[in-house]
Amino acid sequence: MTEQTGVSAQYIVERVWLSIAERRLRPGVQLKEGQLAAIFDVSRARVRQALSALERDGLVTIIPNRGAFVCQPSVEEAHDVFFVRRAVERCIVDRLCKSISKANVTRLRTHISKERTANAQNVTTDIIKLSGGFHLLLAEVAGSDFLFATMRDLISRSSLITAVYRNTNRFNCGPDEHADIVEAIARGDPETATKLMEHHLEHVETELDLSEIRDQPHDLKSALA
Amino acid sequence: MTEQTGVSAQYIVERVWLSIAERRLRPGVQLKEGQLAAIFDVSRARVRQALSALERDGLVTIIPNRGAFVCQPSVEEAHDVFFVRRAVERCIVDRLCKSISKANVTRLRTHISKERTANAQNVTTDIIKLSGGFHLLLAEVAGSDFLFATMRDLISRSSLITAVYRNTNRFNCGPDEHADIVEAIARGDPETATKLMEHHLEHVETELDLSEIRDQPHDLKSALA
DNA sequence: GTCTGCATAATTGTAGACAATCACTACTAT
DNA sequence: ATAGTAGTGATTGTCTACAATTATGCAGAC
Repeated sequence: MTEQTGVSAQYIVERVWLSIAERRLRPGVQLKEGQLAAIFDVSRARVRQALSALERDGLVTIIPNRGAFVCQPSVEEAHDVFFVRRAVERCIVDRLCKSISKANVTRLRTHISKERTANAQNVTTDIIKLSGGFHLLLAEVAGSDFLFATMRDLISRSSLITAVYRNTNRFNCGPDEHADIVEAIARGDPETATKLMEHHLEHVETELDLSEIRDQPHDLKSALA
Repeated sequence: MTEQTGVSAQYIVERVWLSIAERRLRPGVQLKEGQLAAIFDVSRARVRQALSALERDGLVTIIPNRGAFVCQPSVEEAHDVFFVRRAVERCIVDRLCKSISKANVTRLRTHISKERTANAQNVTTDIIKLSGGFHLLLAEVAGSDFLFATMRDLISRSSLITAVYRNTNRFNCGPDEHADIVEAIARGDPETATKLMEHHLEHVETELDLSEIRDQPHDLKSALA
């Protein structure tokens, strides 16, 4: 080996994902292979793997012979992502009400306490990761790897949509509504739980400003810092 | 360029996909890069792209430093795929009942007539493609690219599950049940339409033999012929 | 006879070099 | 002045060679 490889493709994916979620990378920005390879000190081949994975997650669009660009999800797509989320997560919650172990209820409650801590301390990175992580955790305790992977995909796209369209600085996917859902699940109340989940997702969606798109490309290096 | 490239990565993906759906490639079979490169007369790099795409679609599993293998979806995963399909497709049908254009109704009816033709002539390849294609078409007329991509993923996994677990030689996702759903949509009857779709998916799922797994690796070249 | 260790063969992973394509600029002709 | 065009630089796409890892077969000891 001529030189020690810098980082894994997965690391690059997470780093870019976070930069997009935190709005340091704006939609439309081109992610040039050579640039990323230099920043992370890896070969272009590995950057290509990472970009391919990011495309799969719906965070970047790869145009042949042009390059990879941070996605600009349309308003229609944004609505459809939440459409699918409502459909799937309502069923997940319903299933959990009928069969959830005490250990898993504890896991959910523990997660929410972490969310509260992050919100209290106002650590943006943690807030973003944990608020999405709650929905992921629901999928994890509800079913197989497939359900988890499906939700992972949906959450990833939701993050991008939130980054593009949210108009406040606060993240609206807060721990309070999550807590209510968990308690409804804990006492096995599917009607309330599914209704709460639907309201929660509608709430998140309606707080977005789905009318304008703002995009001004800026410096890549500083955004990934 | 030293030599004319043989085929695109997409072509390899479709070819392998069909081989899996037609049960010529059984779960557990290793798809060696060199072997595929020789069969399709392309470089290993392109084979790698195809295998990566197949992994994304849930048809093969890539184990680092080991290789790519045709997936053996677990019974639990099989149930969860249909769980998500029920959740999503019910909502799609519901949405279509409330807003579908006459042109799209015609497209659906045309598709069903194609299905009937394929069934009458008993062309296995067409039957497989068209029966999945119906559900894809529903997603296409219902929403954005995202909805279509989501259903594409689900159909792809369903094909693998059907290939692994179906115990009859006939494909149970037949045109008759599809036709009933379309007619319910055409007259704007969400109650009937959603119920028919749920029954249809339950029907497909219950006809599978979700108790045993059969897998005996065999020759790769002949399976792709 | 079975298990262990080693050498060999086969397969996957990675990087770098080269080819093809695209964007941009400057120049020319109308 | 403007539209079209050739040239140049930059970026992506692909292939091939090499490194690392894993599987396989064989010899030897218990």
